[in-house]
Amino acid sequence: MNYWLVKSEPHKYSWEKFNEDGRTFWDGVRNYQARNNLREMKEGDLVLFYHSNEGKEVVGIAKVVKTAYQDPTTTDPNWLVVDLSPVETLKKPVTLEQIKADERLKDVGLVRQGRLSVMGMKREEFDRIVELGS
DNA sequence: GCCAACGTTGGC
DNA sequence: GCCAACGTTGGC
Repeated sequence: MNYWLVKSEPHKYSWEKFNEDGRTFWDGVRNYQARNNLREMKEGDLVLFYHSNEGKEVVGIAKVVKTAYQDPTTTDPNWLVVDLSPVETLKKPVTLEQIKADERLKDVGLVRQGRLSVMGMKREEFDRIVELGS
């Protein structure tokens, strides 16, 4: 089991919309490092959902329901998507500020490599963020 | 809206 | 294969 974090701009695709949909394919990844992360995702892996720009906070937990396949929005074989479903909304969203301030989350990808849109994280980091959000 | 960080592109 | 120019992302 692996743990991940994905970013979305709320005005583009929000957590609320994701919950209405119940399931979505995670498209729009156009960065090789992020793509490689997508490819590593396995069914059942848990994924934190982060709102970038507006909010700047982790709002919920999703899970991988289908492993990587060709991005249906392009014919370019370089790009992949995975299918995700919402699992649970955090009671209290965890802000970037909180994450930066937390000693145990100093090395999290979100802080170290701000621009990456799909990143792996350690189980301890995942658990810590969920703990902060409950 | 600005700017820093960083990935990608293209000329040499 | 190097590196400058350029584009994009995302925090502020």
